[in-house]
Amino acid sequence: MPLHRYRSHTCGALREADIGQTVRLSGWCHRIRDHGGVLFIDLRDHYGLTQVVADPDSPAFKLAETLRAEWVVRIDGKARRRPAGTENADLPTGQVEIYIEDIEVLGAAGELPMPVFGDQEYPEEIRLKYRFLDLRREKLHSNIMLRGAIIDSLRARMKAGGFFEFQTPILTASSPEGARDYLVPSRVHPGKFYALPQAPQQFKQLIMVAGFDRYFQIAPCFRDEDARADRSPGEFYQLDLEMSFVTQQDVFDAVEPVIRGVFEEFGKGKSVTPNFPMIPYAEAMTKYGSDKPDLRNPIVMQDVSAHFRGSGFKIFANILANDPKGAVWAIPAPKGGNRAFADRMNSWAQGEGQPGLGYIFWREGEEGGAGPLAKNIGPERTKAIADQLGLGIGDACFFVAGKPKDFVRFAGLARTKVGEELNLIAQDRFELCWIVDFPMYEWSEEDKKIDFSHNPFSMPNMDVDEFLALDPNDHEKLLAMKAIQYDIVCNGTELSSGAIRNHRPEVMKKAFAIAGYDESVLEAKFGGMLHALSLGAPPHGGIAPGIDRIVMLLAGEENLREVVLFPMNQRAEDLLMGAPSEATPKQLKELHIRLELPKK
RNA sequence: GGGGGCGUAGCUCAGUUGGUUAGAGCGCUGCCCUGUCACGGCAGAGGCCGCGGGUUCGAGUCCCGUCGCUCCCGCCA
Repeated sequence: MPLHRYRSHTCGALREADIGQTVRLSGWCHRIRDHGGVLFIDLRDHYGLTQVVADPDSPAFKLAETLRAEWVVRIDGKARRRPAGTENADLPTGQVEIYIEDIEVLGAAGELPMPVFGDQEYPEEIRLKYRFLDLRREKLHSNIMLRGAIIDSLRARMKAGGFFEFQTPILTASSPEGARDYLVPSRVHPGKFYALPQAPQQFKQLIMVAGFDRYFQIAPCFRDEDARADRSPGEFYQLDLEMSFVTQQDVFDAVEPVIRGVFEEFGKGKSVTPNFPMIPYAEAMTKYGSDKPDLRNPIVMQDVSAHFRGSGFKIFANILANDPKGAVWAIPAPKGGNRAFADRMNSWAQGEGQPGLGYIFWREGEEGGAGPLAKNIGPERTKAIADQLGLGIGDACFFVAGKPKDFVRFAGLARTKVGEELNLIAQDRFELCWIVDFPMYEWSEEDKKIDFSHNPFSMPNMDVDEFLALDPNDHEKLLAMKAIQYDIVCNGTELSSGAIRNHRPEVMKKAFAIAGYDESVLEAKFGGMLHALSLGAPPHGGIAPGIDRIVMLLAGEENLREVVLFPMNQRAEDLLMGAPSEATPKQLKELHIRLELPKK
């Protein structure tokens, strides 16, 4: 039987049982070792690596000597057993090699801007510009395959849970709240624009109003905001889902097994939280200084204001005396009880723009506590602090003071920093939790008014009649009320955000009125949705886990670019495709657009 | 928009207090090598030290500006 044009086997297929066969392989020259008299090539394709070998007796020897890294070649030859002692136990194909009888160059390669072989790190700019080379490399190649497998698994789990997959529009209308939109000019309607969806939020709610009951989608989302390591510029994917006739607990019961399931399936043996604890937002902020706490870090902060009120440490005592909202929080640092560590943390804090970081540490012979702060408040107060926090000899504690809302972000950073510095963060687990009871509203310092804390689609967690009767000027009550909104957090990364939606038009109008939005604004921006809700809308809710972040955690990566096929750089440019790019005058004319570029 | 880090050979990096002709590894070119799997050995080519200005007898090194990449803050329903 004639051989296939390109291959009889893949580069990962051959085993001892194939010895003696004439085979044909095609792939990339991964690594070439030329010994003069004998020449080895590791031939690589998607499936693996096979060693092919030539010596001067081979008719292809002369050609083999001209091959270079990353050339694509077809190799014909005989599969044979490697000589005793030269097997490679690290390769599945390591028992065999191909003796080359014929070579065809299918695609030559010039000098490479970055090698495919090895695990040397390269700058982002080169990696992104030559993404196709980077993707040949083992790590990235396997990350992308992992991504595909995770998405398959998510999809299968959702279908098994009775969810059905829908597609929603990409060209749609601008959304009233949230991030900056990507706009697409309309040719047919001069001066008007489509927006790319920041999430299929309104569509999935409309799907519920349309009676489909359980929706999901591997949904692309577009937001024109600046990037972070865990926030792709431009676009990202969510496992978007929505359910009708559900309470918060029903959503949790549907989603938690899916998330836990993929973490267990792809977590490479790392432990996964068996039941996600529910942590109220306010508790997360006071204990961990963050609404996305890393629960692998055992440090729990505590309020220790009482021990500093009227104490000899005037800075803290004055804060507490002069500001009714003032507080002192403690960040315990077990086993951190030495001056070098305390000083290092203090300089770190100064580098973060803080005046410093107060500390006490306890060491042998100084049971009363050491450090300037301990001296100022005296041994009794120092002991009381140690007792409250359960600290003793060998431990330390750091303190932040002021208004909690001003220092909480820094306190959370300090908690993380202490955990990292003292190696307290367990690396072998995925710690997941629900954050619940988010505030419905917050005070906008910029606009000097009450505004939605997260999004305007959430149902207030309050009796409807009571909510409708709320006084928009009762700021204290408004700022204290919660929305039925929740997040999933894993190892300090926010994985998803969801809510039971506000499906009652009168509640929606009231919610917007409280935030100072006139009913006409609501009608103009949100009219379609509002009408849908007034023509028989079921109670519904959902959530949208971020797929890129899930894959990032499961791949053990710290940057989303490592799990996205063709990512953009931090300035939202695609260096490979050259996007964004200028439009031609003809295109602009058709779109009725005249450019007014910033002066340079 | 703001702050930190980085920018030296195709790539990864070193480069002392400012002082001769700017170095190493990988890659590339040539030669040698019959069992390697990060093969080995010899020789060679390859530099606007991001760019512009300044200080100096002399700048990769110090100062100012600027550009690029990145991390963070702002921003992110």
